Amino acid sequence: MNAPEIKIDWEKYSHLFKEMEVPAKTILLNEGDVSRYGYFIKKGCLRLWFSNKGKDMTFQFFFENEGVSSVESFRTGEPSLFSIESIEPSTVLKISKKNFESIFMENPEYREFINETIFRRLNFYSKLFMSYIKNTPEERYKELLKNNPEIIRRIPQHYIASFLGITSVSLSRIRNRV
Amino acid sequence: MNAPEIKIDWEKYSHLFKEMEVPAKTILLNEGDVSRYGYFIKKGCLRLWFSNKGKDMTFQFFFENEGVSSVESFRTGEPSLFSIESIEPSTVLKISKKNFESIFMENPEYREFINETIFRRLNFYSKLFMSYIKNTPEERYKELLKNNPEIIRRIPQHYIASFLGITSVSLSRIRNRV
DNA sequence: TTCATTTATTAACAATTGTTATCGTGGCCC
DNA sequence: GGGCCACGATAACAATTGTTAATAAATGAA
Repeated sequence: MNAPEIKIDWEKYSHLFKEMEVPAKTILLNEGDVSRYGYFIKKGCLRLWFSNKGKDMTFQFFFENEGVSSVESFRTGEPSLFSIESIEPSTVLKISKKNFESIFMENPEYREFINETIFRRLNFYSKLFMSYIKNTPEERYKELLKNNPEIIRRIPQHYIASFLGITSVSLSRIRNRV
Repeated sequence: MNAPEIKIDWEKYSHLFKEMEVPAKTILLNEGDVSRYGYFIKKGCLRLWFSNKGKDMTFQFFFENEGVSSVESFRTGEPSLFSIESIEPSTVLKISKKNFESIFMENPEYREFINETIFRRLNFYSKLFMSYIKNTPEERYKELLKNNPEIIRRIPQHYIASFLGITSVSLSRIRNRV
């Protein structure tokens, strides 16, 4: 999560980003569509989710100062496996794929920054996976409480439940006995 | 999993790899140690696992023609979060970090190959995570049967059980009712 | 404010999994 | 071959989770 941070002067490219105000529950990218934009959260929070047997499955949350995209779709041009949606009313900076790529054409150290980001995300998911096979839902909830209290504080419980791989009923019971 | 494959002529660098014969159940990297070597499987299979409350938690399997390392440890020099161990008697090609890096110094397109690999692995873990929150253990087992029959065929069941996030007793019951 | 919708809690019952222990088989090393 | 150990199946019981439904509280829009 905390690799040697590469400092990037995004200000220099602020003209390539477009600021957007989005209400709560606004879809920024639809599951099945091709991702053509990347987002940076100035204020608010977003979630990644996909539909499974008619149910919302949320599998990641993003807050202020984080970049969000459907990495694979943005990169390969294939349909996204999930949707990107705002939870709170949010302010995001939007950048087109073309402009995004132009930054890296000009500037190799920005490319290195992306590699860093990908490594960190790989690390994030592999640790998440490891925590799933070693911990019970209750233990994962306690882990969240300890390491990501912001998620508990700002995110509706039924989203957290699916992130933990359980039903909202079960999460409610867990909270009751913790 | 199947992005546009970059062709790499590893033969050219075969002198930097050292061939090793390893018996079954041989540790190639110990959890907590710093990874100084990368491995390529010529024959056999390996697993990644970590210890949790005295129990073996296996979270990935590798077979012929796959590269294996503790990515994060190899990259950052921090202790590995898991062990690398052979399951079957195996033949592996071993390369030191120094030699590995020298290939990329000489050759930028090899670096691109690594980025590809990291992207694919990110994709692998994120899909795995998604399958965990959307499927029951039984569904995940059926998915394995369908998409990775080799795992079912070659890997001892108690390793598969922990990979599925359940006990070997529960896996035995699932197999009984499928 | 009012009303509809979303969100969270609780209950009851079914289904699944965890835990512990026992047993049988097969492989492997001496 | 003999003996040890790894592996898998099964049983019994406890604990947890899923499912469905009803209810209450909070939120948001008109």
